[in-house]
Amino acid sequence: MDTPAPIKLSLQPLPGFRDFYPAEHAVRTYIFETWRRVCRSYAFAEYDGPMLEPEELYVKKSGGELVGQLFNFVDKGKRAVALRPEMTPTVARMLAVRDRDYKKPVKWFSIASFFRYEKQQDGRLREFCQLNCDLFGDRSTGGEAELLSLAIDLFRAFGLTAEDFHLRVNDRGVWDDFLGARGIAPERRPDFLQIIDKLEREPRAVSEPKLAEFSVSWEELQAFLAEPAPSFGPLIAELEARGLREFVRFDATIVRGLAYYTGLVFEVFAPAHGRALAGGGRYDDLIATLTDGAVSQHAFGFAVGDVVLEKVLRAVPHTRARLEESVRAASALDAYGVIADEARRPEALGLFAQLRAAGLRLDYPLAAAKVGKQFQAAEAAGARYAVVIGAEWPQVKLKTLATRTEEACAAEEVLARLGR
RNA sequence: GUGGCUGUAGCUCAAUGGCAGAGCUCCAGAUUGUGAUUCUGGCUGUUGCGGGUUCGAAUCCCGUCAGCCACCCCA
Repeated sequence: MDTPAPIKLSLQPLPGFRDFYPAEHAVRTYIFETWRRVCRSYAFAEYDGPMLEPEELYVKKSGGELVGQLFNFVDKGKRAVALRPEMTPTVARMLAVRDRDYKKPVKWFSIASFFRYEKQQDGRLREFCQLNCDLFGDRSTGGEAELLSLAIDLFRAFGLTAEDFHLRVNDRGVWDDFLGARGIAPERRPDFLQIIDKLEREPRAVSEPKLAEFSVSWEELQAFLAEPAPSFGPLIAELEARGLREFVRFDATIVRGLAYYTGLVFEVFAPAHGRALAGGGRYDDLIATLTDGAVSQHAFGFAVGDVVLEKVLRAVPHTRARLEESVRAASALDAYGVIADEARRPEALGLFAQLRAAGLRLDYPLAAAKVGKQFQAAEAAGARYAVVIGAEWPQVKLKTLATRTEEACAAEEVLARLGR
C-alpha cells in the first residue's frame, strides 16, 4: 500500500475552465448584453434550466456514443448525471412539460454555461457559454426566416458585416429526396449525411469509396451539388424583404452533425477563420421522442458560442474597437471623490453617498492619501469628474479631468452640475 | 483517446553544462491641495513537478502535469 503523496494545491483552474478577471468578465458582459438586447428586440423571452441533468436525457436522443464526451458522474443518490453539454434537450423537455401553458409560437432564448469532457484546443474548452434561441409551435417559412434574421442581426449587432460572415443554409429534405430516388433505406441516412458533412474536410480519395457503398458516384454527387436549390424560393423572398439576401447562401453540403435535425439546417460561417460561429436547425421530432409521443411540437433553433465569437470580434479591427470602447465605457466612473482635507472626510462621505444614491458611479480613497495620488487614481479609473472636498467646505471644487478645468460650487449643487 | 511543439519573476523574455538576469507592471520616495514626463529606491523565483547523468543542470536524459497546435469528435 503506497502512502499517498502530499497534495500540492494547484492555483490554476481545471483544464479547459476559465477564470474571468474583471477585464475578461467585462468582455463577456458586453457579449451577453448585446445578445440580450437583440433577442428582446425580436420578442424572445429569456429562460434557464438546470446545469445538471440526468445523463439519460442526452443518451436517449443520440445513442450511447456521446457519453464518452459528457462531463458525467454518479451523485450521492446513485443517479447517473451529466453537466449539460447543450441546451436543446433541456429546453425541449421544459417546453414539453408546460406545452399547454404557452400560446404559440413560443420564442425563447437563454444564455448559459455548457460542459464537455474533451481535450481543449483552439476555440474549444470544457466550459463554454452559448446563446440558444428556439421557436416552438411554428412550421412556417416566415418563422424560419425570422430565426435566420435573428441569427444575422445577432452578429451585425457587434459590427460584423456580410464581409465577415454569412449563413450557409440547407434542408436535409434534399438528401432524403436524393436517397429516396435511389432506393436507399432511410436507416442508412445518418451514415450518408456523415459523408456529406465531411466532404469539405476530407479529400476526394477518402469520400469517394464511402460514396460507392451507397452506389453513388463522385460525378453524380458533384452534379447534384451544382444544381440550384429547388424549394427555397419563399424563404429567399422573406429574406429579400428584410434586406438580408446577401447574408444567406444555400449549400447542400451543410447537414450539421446532430442526429435530431429534421429539415432546414444552417450555420453561421466566418470565412476568414474557416469556422462556424453558430449552428442550428429544425428538430420537429425531438419533443415527441423525449416524451414517448405524449407531446409533439414543431421546433426550430440555433446556438451561438462565446469562444469563437470573441476570437472573431478581436480579429476584425472595427469590431475589436467597438468591443474595447464598450468595455471602457462600462467600467468608467462618473466621478472620483478627492478628499483634500482629512478633517472633512465625514462631510465628504455624506456627499458621496448622495451622489451614489442618485445613480452616479463614484469611487474615493478608503484611507488618507496625498492629493496627487488621488488624482492619479481618478485618472486610472477613467473618471469624468473629480469632486474635491477640503477645508473650504461647504464649498467644493468640481474638476473636469479631460480638460483639466476646475470650478467651485456649493456642495448641494454638485449633483445638478454632474448632469443628473 | 492519438501525435507535435513549449514550460525561467505578476507579464514579455534572456541566460546552450559554470554566481539565475533584463524590460515592463506593481509599491514607495523626490512632490504634505491637483493628474504628465523624468529620476531614485524597493518587492517578486523549489527555472511546472518528480527522478536520472554530472565535480557542477534552467540547460542533457526519462517520467509526469499543464499550455498551445493538429487529429478524433463535435451537442
